[in-house]
Amino acid sequence: MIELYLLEQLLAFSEYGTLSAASKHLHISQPALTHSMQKLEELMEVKLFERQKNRITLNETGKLAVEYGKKVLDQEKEMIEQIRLFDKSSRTITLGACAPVPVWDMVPLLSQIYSGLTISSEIRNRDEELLEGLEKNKYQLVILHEKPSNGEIYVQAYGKERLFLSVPEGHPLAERSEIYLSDIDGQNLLLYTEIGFWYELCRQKLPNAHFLMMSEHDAFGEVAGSGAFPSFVSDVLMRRDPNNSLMEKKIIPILDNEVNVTYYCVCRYSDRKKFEPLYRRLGSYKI
Amino acid sequence: MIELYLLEQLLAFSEYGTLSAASKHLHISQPALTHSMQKLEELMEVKLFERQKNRITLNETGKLAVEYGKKVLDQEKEMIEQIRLFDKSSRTITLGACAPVPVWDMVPLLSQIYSGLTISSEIRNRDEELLEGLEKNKYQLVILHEKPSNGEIYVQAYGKERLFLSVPEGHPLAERSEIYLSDIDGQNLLLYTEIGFWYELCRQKLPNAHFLMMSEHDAFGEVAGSGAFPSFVSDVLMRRDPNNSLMEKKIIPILDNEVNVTYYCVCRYSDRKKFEPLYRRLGSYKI
DNA sequence: GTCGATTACGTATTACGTAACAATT
DNA sequence: AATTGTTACGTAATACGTAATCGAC
Repeated sequence: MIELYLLEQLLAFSEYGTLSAASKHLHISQPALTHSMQKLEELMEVKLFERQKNRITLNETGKLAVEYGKKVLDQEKEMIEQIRLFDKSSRTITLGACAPVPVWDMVPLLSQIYSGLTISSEIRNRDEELLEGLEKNKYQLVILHEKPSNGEIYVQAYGKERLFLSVPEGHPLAERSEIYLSDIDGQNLLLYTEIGFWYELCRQKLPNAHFLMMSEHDAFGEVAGSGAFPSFVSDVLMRRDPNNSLMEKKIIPILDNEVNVTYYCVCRYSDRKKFEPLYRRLGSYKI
Repeated sequence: MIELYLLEQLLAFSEYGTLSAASKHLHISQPALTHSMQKLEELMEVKLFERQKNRITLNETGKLAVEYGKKVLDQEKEMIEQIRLFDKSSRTITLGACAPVPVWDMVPLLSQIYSGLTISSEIRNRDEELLEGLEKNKYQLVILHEKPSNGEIYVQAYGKERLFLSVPEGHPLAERSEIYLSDIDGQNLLLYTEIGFWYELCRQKLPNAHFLMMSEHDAFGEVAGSGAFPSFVSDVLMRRDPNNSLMEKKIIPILDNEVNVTYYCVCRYSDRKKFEPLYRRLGSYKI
């Protein structure tokens, strides 16, 4: 049997070209590498190197061994990763979401239904990244803003959100009764960080706007920014927090279709039984 | 990094159910296995076992680790096998053939064209097995009796062979001027061993015949068998060896289509340049 | 002189064995 | 009593380091 440390050393030699360079990166001595490569050839029962007096290079067989060695080591890494993920997933539910609002809904709900498990969540900008994470066991559950089609997954729409423009009184835009995003391209706009796909949407529809990024509980941001610049707010936020400072501002409907989103709760098809209690609750859920 | 001997020991435990049984099959002591499994959990940073006082079993994570461990070890075996095959193929050409006649043609031809390389050959009964061996680098060259379609291969027809029945003078069948194989089903028939697909053909078309198997240079066979029983001979054999003992027998054409075969010389498409000299010679070849 | 590879030899890690023990059947 | 797993401790294999040598640039 050929142990993996020998393959790792072979790959290092292949990468750095000489035994001495590879040995430095492996933090072992040069003679140790010489011995390892001799042992590798011995175990393979095959010549892997061409040796000149003070030069050693891979022959064709050696190059093939490097290719296969990469595969084997990759699979070992994959194994460890998957086993750790599986172990973690038996103790935690990791939620990936495209926006903050679904996280605020789901985390308490999950904590309640799966009271023995730890709930962790993160927000990503792109649905594709979330689906990839779902496939690779990084997430057990993801919230998307576009209905996915492919894959062995289980999907359920569970709520909507709509974006509005929030303009300070006295601002030139404050008199508008409705607006297109293109109308405010080029302006200074206040934006929260960690808003997932909304950020992508803003970048796409407002390529020339200047965004003042503000982390959610940034007191400075609230004081310095919110008085002067237009920002965004959603129907869900207003309903939940009706008497906040936003009330002193003008709320202007946005006419672009894209600001009207439906959220989809997605799990792997094989997990559908595990999440059946959740989906049942979501069925009667209205954001 | 998790070394492979740990995975091998995990698989042995999974297979034999207890540490002590596994340790016997691994030819190591029981405490050694205990330590290895503890080390494995340590390296994975994950619990793989449920431990009672004198009982240890895999938990769900452990079962997953077994699955992944199998994959990794299989790939390591595959790596060694492929590297050894590649090394061998740089020094030898291994021919797989469906019948003996093409071997007699090809081996001298290959020796002549590829004079630095060792030529080895073997005969297999089924074309599929030969194609599989070609794909898996077991053979660099195969001779088939049916034109293959699928795969990344390079094919050239190079010769034909036709089978006749050879009947001793005085045998009841000796007066026939032509015959179907079905006419001789149930008879005693003399057959050489190592005749590849011809044997499959006989078994299929003559399910009730009794075959007296005779290895090629079996003097006893020549004496005891050839005088009494019908056997087979081909046009190629008769042309090459016109004045042998077969001349004292009656040669009867067989009317079944299947006794008329064309041989196809096949290599991997990626090897077509290597075998171009061979294919050029085969182009003008007549068996 | 510097750099790279190999050989020789010593050292330190570690995988494994032996012995003893605890718990279950 | 026989079997199974763990702990403690010693041993032996081996991966690695240091020093020395040889060749190439």
